Amino acid sequence: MLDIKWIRDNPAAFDSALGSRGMEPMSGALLALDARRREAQTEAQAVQEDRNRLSKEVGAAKARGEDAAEIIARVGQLKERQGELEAAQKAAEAELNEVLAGIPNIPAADVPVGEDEAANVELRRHGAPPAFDFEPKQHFELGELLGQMDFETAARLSGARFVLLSGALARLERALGQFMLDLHTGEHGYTEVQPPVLVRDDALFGTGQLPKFAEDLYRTGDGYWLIPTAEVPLTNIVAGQMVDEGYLPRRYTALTPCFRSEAGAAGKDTRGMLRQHQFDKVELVSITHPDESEAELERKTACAEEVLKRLGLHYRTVVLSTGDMGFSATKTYDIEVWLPGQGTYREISSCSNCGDFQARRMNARFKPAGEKGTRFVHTLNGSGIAVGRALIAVMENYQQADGSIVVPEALRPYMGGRDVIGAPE
RNA sequence: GGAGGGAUGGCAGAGCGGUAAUGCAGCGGAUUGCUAAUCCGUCUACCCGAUAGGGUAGCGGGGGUUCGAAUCCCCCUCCCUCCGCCA
Repeated sequence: MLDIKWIRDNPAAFDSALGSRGMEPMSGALLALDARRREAQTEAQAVQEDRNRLSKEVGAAKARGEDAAEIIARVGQLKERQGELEAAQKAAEAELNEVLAGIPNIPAADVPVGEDEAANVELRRHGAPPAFDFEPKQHFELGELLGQMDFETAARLSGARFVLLSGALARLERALGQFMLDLHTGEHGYTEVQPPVLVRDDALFGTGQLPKFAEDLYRTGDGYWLIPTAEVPLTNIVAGQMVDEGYLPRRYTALTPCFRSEAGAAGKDTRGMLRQHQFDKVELVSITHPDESEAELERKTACAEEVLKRLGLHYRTVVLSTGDMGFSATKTYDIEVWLPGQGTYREISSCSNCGDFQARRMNARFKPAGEKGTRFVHTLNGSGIAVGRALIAVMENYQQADGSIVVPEALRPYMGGRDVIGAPE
């Protein structure tokens, strides 16, 4: 949620930020609404002031044994007027909040301006694509060859966009998750969390999925939502809290299933397990002091990249353009891993600084030392990393001519020492 | 699912129709060789105001009664305890 006071003071910057996201200017309409709200409020408060004063006079008059009927009549008139003003104020405020809740965050000044992903800017690459002396296969070909990646059975159980892994591949998925959690908790200072994966409306409003993106989510019959990412429960840990400044930054990680309806992705990436309704992801969330969020984004991205480095995977890191960024972000880095079977880079992690946008929505604040009042914390999230996609990347990059898959060294301790999948036992 | 209890400022905790006690913590200031102690101030949000300052609201949320509601009434949400069911 944006700060209406900021919009009041910076209408031009606000409109140009909207423009960079491909939206029409809105400051005029918003400020008119804001003015309407404040006028009604100011007047209602003046009436209330009179009313309070008169009510005290009633008490005083009665204490002296005098008749207060006349004063009481005057209060009655004021009350009616106040009711009208308050109704006007509430209506304007509700409308203002509704509009504000649907406006995306302001991109940071150093984010490249552009319409879509074509304007994203590559920042760096790590490693190089592996060389093959045969035609590398895609992950689903490899998986089906191994007999351990079964889309048919999954479809029978659940329909399209589900998969059933078994045997060594199932274990590889588990190994990847454990490896990532151990890295982030053991070396990167994150606290491991096992959060609920069913949440209430408020939590999804806080991180920005609601009210605008309800169609991307699954909902249970009794009104819970399935999380599309652990960003939701992890960030909402501080919702409504006054956090201790000395306790910032707070860093949380969790390995959870994520559920997405993929409503807007009909026909996209239908083969294989690149885009599923359910997938595992290790999430990295940070709650920081406002002065530290920029540096924290760099740190977090490095934590995610470290996973790929240890797995020996080639990747590139890009900064998303204004037109490609998510709703709540001020700045986002995507990490794209090389998939030799597809011969292309695919997103495997997305790290964002949301500034105070989410904190405002969930009212997460701290009291700065030596300052009056309170401030909103900053929140960041990032995948560290998507486990299903990491599985794909390992399979395609570590495949051999016979269809077997070499287990990256970092994962072998988690695979019972095993070094190849598909080779004779 | 059944039966009770509860929700008040950062925390603890009173108030149960006359307009938010008190304690602790934090922060600011005063005082004092140092430390400590003591004293004073300090809740939050919003509105008006160039500043100084002034005002309004907030006792889980929303309605209602009343001149006046944290206190009374109605609806809702959440938390806790016990029973039942259950991984």
